Amino acid sequence: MIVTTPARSLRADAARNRELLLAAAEEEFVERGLDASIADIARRAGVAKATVFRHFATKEELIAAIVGSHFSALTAVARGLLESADPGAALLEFLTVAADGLQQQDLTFLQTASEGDSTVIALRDELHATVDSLVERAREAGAVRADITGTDVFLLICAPVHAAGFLPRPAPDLWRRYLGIIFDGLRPEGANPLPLPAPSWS
Amino acid sequence: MIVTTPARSLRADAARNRELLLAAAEEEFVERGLDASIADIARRAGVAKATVFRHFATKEELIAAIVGSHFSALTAVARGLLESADPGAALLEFLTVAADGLQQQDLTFLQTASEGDSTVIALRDELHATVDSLVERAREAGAVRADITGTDVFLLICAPVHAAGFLPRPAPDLWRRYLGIIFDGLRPEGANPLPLPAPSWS
DNA sequence: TAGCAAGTTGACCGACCGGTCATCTTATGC
DNA sequence: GCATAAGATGACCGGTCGGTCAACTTGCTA
Repeated sequence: MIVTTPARSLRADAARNRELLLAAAEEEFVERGLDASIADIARRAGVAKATVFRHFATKEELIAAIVGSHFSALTAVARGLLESADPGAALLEFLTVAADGLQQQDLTFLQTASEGDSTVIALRDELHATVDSLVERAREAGAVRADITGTDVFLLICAPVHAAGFLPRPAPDLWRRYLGIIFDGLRPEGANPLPLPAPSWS
Repeated sequence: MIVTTPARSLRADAARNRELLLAAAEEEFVERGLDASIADIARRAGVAKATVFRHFATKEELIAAIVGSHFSALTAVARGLLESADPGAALLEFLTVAADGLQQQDLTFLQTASEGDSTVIALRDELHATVDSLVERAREAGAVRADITGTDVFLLICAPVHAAGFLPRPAPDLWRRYLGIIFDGLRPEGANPLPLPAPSWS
């Protein structure tokens, strides 16, 4: 799932441990948020703590690696959708994929990681620019209001996930409902609103 | 600003320190999030660390006191708006006040505090019920879609603030823009959309 | 104004954190 | 199969955290 370009031909065990570490860190950060400890991540990956620091000099660097891979994956999705024949549907599709990927993710995670690390900032800006194009096409097609910008959409991506996450035990697809509501808010008047999924929380 | 019912006639200095502590804690949590330390809070209030623990047995208890006061303040606002002649405008007004109060607030703050402490849960449920009534009136007045529930609105309150907070240096009223977008998503088709504030971020 | 309970304080505790280092292990090129 | 450099490891460090405690100070009351 996590695709990273290895800096320079790693030894076989090192390469394996690096992947193990990234996977374990991802899970641990999802479960515990930004406060997940390096020791726990190492334990989950089945390696010693010092091994983590051999691969990632600081905790921030580890976080940046994960966040960066998320950003570039989303950029790839957005790029693909730029070819779509229906720009409005393409935008909705992108929002759905993005929100789905963000699910359960501690969002302050992405936030703090986006500041400071220049590589991550570059990847984020690349994603931002691609979303801009996606929104522009949707706007030209009349699928969103004229005054909606790419930044608006970029910022609103996580809103539905966050809203749904506020419930102690939210239905697993509640975020789709809120994504629908927000997407409707982006549409020009007169356009057909989405049929919302039923409110299925308990 | 913070109104709490003192358990039993505190000594004058103790009562003063308690208020100083609550104010300092509020500021510190806003600035540093959930990770703000008791020592920093004590320093800000001008008292020793041990004094904090005399007033609040644990950090969680201090957090619960703050969050609880926020919830009850919002409930009071919502109750007042139940008397309003225009249910749709009343709902929008409530959302605006709630989002404004949430601004700069670390939202995981409210989230984690809402779990575990029974007093806070009770206050939250009370707010939830009041918002339910507010939404029901708006729905009957045709100001929101028929399928929108109080829970929907309750959960979506923080979405605009969160979205705006994602930017490194957001314009101070960017959240109003996103509140407008989301509110539009709640409205039945045919109703007039809000004129959105201009996207004034830099 | 004297006595005392209520309140305050700084020193202290154990746990845990991110990060380091000297030493041991192992994959790999010859 | 061996030399060696890349990698792994556990013990360890300084710092910070939430929380405790015995000793001290202060507001209240009779």
